[in-house]
Amino acid sequence: MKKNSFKKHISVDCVIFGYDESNNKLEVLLIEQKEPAKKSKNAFTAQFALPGDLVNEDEGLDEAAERVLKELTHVEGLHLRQFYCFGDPMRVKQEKDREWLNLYRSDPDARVVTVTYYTLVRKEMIRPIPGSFARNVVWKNAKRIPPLAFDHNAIVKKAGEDLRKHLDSDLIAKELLPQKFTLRQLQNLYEVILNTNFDKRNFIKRFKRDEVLVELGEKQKGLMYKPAQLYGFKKQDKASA
Amino acid sequence: MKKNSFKKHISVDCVIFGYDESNNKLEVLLIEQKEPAKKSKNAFTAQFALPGDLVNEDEGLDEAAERVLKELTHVEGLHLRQFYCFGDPMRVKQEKDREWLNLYRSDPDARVVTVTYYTLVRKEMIRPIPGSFARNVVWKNAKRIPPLAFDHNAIVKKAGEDLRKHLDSDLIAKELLPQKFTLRQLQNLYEVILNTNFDKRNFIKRFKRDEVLVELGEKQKGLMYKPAQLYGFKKQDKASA
DNA sequence: ACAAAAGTGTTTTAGATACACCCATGC
DNA sequence: GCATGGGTGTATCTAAAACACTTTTGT
Repeated sequence: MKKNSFKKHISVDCVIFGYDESNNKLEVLLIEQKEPAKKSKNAFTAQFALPGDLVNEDEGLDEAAERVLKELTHVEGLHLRQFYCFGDPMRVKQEKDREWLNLYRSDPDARVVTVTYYTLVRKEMIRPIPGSFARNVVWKNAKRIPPLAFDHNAIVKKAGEDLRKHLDSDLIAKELLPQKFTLRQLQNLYEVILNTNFDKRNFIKRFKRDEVLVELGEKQKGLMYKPAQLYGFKKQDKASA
Repeated sequence: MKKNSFKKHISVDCVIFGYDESNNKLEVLLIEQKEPAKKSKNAFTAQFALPGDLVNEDEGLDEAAERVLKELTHVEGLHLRQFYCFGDPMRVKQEKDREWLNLYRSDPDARVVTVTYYTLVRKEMIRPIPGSFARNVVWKNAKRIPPLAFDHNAIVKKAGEDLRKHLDSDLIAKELLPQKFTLRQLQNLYEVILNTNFDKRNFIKRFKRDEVLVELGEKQKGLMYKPAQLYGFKKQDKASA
């Protein structure tokens, strides 16, 4: 009875939403699967996939997700949110995924259940570096995700739904704006995530009422139009309902 | 490389909320662990635990949860909702759980990640039957859960939070009322789950506005006070946002 | 006639939405 | 002085909350 048969069966996958402020796009970080060093008989057709990895025997799930994130982005301390566990017995048995499994898994036939997380980052804060499985790292518009390996399209879809559902309550926006930001920046962010447009007067009322913003008394500089007031988030204590 | 090393590592656990209409209590179904047939040296101290089981090699997660539920309650077709995956490497390594693991697990030291589900049933609809691991099956008030095996207390807690969060949107209440019910029954249900009191006029307005109820034109009979109108839920189509 | 729970409407408050003009800056 | 986005207030609508009395039945 092999002790660490564990390691073959549980993985984590991370849906990393990157906010590109300059053109107000929400993107998802994908890796492009690496082809084998020596070419095999069958042409290896690289697919895009979510960053993820098998969970180590002595490693917590959250911990594993953080590790994957850190290896890829060299960013730590981001709020990762577990949102679902995908465990269809067939999820790693599709023909399209055979080759990659044969190349990179010690037991390519093993059933794998994956626990999924999402997080949000400012795109320009990270310079992702392809890890061992990845040839390349790419950002793709969250609205136009290409076909992915395994069941990763379903994972991305569910991550988006969960993100939209929890955006307000989690105040995730903090992670996605610079320390000092304008109201317009805040609004742009919400608009792209929720895929709507708000009236700016109404939009701001919420934040004013909830008293989560602090006016910093500084203004933007060097613009060719009227500079905006800069705001920050109030520090808030942990206490909650 | 043993093929079905899978089976040791993933389990499902079910938090089955039972609604006891007669005294308006919300309870949780627990099993009492079975002691070994022949007494071992160390006294076996039975604990309460959530119903759950290892997931079979060829079995989906939802499917496994349904199996557990069915074996225990002989009820099928209930809406089970996956709400979290618990995977702390130490979650099955506590001393208190050693004995039971030794008795019932082929590999008692294996790390196990558990995928958790909750569901709601009318208590009187089911007559739970202890399965192979269980000596007994008991209902415990959801507000006063005794110490449980493994990390099951944390699981129950999270299930409750998730239930309260999703009660409205999922219209879970359907499962918990008889086909024909009074407005008071509906309100009692919501009150016990959300642990609040509503004004009955305001409470009803929501349902009237959303048009989810149908007045059946029948009344209760044989009461010693004014009989109430009976209602049913409108059938609703799958279409949604 | 009494006990018990059903049934019913209006007022107030708060949050959400709709809407349009002037302002500060760099060029 | 013009182009660009910043900044601001009011009116309306809708949802939520507060609140009390009359009705129907069995005994």
